Amino acid sequence: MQAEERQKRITEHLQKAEFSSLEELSELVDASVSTVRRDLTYLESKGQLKRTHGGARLIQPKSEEFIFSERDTHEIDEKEKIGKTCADYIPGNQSVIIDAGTTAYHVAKHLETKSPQIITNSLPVANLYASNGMVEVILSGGVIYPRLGVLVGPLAVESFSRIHADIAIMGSGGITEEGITNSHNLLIDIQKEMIRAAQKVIFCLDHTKFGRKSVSHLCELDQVDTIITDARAPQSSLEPLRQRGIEIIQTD
Amino acid sequence: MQAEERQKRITEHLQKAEFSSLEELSELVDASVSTVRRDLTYLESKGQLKRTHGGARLIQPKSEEFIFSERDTHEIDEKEKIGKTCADYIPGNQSVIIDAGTTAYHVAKHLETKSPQIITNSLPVANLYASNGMVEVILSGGVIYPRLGVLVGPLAVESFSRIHADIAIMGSGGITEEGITNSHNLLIDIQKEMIRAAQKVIFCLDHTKFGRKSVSHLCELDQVDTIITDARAPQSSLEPLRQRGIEIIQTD
DNA sequence: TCAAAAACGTTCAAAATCTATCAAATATGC
DNA sequence: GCATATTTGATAGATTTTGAACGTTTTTGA
Repeated sequence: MQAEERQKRITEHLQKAEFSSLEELSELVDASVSTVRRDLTYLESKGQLKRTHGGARLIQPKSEEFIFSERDTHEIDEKEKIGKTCADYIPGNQSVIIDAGTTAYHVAKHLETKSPQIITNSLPVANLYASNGMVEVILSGGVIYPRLGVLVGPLAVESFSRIHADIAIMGSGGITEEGITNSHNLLIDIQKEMIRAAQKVIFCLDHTKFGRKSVSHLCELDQVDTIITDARAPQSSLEPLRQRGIEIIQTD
Repeated sequence: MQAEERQKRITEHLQKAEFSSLEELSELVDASVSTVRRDLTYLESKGQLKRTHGGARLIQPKSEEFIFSERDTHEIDEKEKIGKTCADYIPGNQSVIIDAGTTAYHVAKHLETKSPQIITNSLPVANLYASNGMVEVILSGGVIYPRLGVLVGPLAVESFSRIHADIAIMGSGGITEEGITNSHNLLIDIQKEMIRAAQKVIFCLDHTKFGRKSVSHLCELDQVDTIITDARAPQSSLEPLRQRGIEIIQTD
């Protein structure tokens, strides 16, 4: 059997089985475990699957769970600080749109004392205050995007198209002088409506986001009122933003 | 079995069981308790679950976090059985509206294998499958009714007014020959839309609901296709319903 | 309150798996 | 056809994972 055919069979088998051992795959493609090992290493480098001890695992294309667990574990201190700073900055008794994503989630965590009205499409944010009673939460409708707990689709877009709010707290994948970008196309339509609906737009961006471009364009810089970031954000990136009239707040 | 597969099975099992002992898990994944212990320690560090003495539980005991109502915490066994029976009764690949409330929640718990499309205004139900990927969940919008985790208000009503579904799985406070009644006025408008939207209407009612009248009128009996109840339901109440052409299914 | 029982964390050796390497087998180019 | 390059399967030593043992801590029930 050709190498390519072997690899094709392996990925196909994983699509069905989700997990598989070296033994099993070796038998399936009628090759030695050494060969299968090599195939798996190669396929992993191409992002087709994830090697595990003793075998391999399927990576679902939807498994963008990194936003809420993996990526979250990196800059967690910074995000926590940004969340606190942003929450402190927000006046009481406002209606606040909270974007889906880790950064905005950390803001939501600190909002309780401001007795806001929260409007969101994030299931984790909704769960934060679902049994609280002190904070009124409006959840947009939509289809649940698996593993992220974000509500997406036309129902979500429409929910935001019909409301107004004092503040929108947003996150994104990157910011350059050409505007703000984000990675998930599904989210962009919703985020655009959020920005439209809010009187004041606040972006929470940790220092890794500056100068970075993500897949899709979300909005121009003149739609942004305030950016909240951490101390490690490069001044060279911040200064041009200030000159455009954007308020910049840095954590200490 | 691979380590990751084991861990996935453990978390999946906990999603359903909410709590599980080491013994039980060890048997489930066919590994020693030592290994399961290690898995649990790891999964706890990732925030997937909470270790307890003797086992582990869900980090958010999803049904317990929301206090549905006091009387609902009784009859748990019956509701569990009704949930299983109802889930078994439903064909695969249907679009299913799930009412808010404990009884319908128990049905939702058993629906995974039917790969349904779930449409609901219940946050606990949404959380059940939020990280699943196998089950598509559409959540209506709305204001979160505190402590119940139910989405209510015009946004919720409107969400259901614009959709259609194969089946609606409903619960209520009481049923008499004069119709079905429920206690929460806020819910009734939504439930009416649910019933309208569905081709087939199934009510899950434990035996305490028969002959009982709640505050507000929800619907007439001729709008009901099927009733699923437990073995203790009084035959004297069931017979008139059968004569009206309603299908009655009892658990054993 | 106290003692028995259950469960916990730690440690350790065995088993399984990994990486690196190398010779044989196969394919490729001239 | 022959020399060379690539792929394959096997082996050896390092690494990781596993299951069991043991002393300690927590829970249970009288």
